[in-house]
Amino acid sequence: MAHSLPSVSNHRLGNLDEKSKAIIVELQHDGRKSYSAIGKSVGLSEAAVRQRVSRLIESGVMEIVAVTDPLSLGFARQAMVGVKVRGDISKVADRLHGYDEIDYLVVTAGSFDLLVEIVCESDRHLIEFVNEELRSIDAVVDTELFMYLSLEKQKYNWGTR
Amino acid sequence: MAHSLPSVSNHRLGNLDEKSKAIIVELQHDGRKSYSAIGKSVGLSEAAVRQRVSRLIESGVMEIVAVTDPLSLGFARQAMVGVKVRGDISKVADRLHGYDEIDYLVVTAGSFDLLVEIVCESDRHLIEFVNEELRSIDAVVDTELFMYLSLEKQKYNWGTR
DNA sequence: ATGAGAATCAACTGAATCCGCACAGAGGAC
DNA sequence: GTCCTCTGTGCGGATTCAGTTGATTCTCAT
Repeated sequence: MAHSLPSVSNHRLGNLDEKSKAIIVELQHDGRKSYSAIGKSVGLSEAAVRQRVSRLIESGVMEIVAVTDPLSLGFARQAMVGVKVRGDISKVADRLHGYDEIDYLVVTAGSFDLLVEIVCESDRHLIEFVNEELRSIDAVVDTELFMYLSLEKQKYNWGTR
Repeated sequence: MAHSLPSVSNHRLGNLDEKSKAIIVELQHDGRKSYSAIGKSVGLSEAAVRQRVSRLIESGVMEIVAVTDPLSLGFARQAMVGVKVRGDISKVADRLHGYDEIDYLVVTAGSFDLLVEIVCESDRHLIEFVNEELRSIDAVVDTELFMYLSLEKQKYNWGTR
């Protein structure tokens, strides 16, 4: 499962004051908390909270969604794939964007150029995807598969600094 | 009308029938969508949707939260750490649960035993954490660091199967 | 300093939503 | 058959949402 929002190049950012951060912290714990309840605890009116939340979502700072357990939804297999690329990494990343099986994609420094998290219905589905989609890309020199055995921890309420 | 359908259409996977899956799909796109709006689109009353959502959250199938961009909140560095362990992997996993810096922790099969995603405020913070916390654990034989350069893709609305 | 313009907030109101509860029907166990 | 549980529905009243308005603050160039 994905871990954080893509760092959109935030043109107008750094403008997160304490109030907005406090609002975010509340919503990191309960995404359906009412605006007025948030307002009371951070010291703003309901309308002000609503406006700020709307702006935070609009600008890509946060997103309020249902995060689900893949197993419960019928996705039996998950894995991380380390990918080594020859040439332009961004081109490969762009190409991988389109795949439904990929829910998390990050460019890294280290012995892999890309880390790709995939969600599949079955072993067959997973193996087929890795072999026929990932490894068939010319620029992909090597891949290494890390099958998930147990998802131990996953949190979104990392607060603010 | 809720059930009564003859056979295959009420296909159950685990505990989730088609109605609950439809509810989940809606909330994967907008975690604050109103119960009555969801009810209209999936064919249930508002109260029934409310009850199901409550049950889904209670049972750990999903969670409705604000997912945030770490950069906007002052976390400048993210990385994945591959960890090789000697002995009981679960013990190490349990120990790692407590760290605030770790937002994602999974047991894997492959050349790493654990994959650990960490979120830090700075390079110093990150390096200190890896050296003094992760690598200082006896059972940790080896670690490999993959610094994040660019978070390319991140999705939560993978639907259901 | 001062004024224009933008941004943000509080207050207000009707409409929509949430929430708790009582009741009904289906299915299972005995 | 009865009893029990689970789930859905309907219906109130309380709460919240959404949109507008006017006041206040902030910025910045004059």
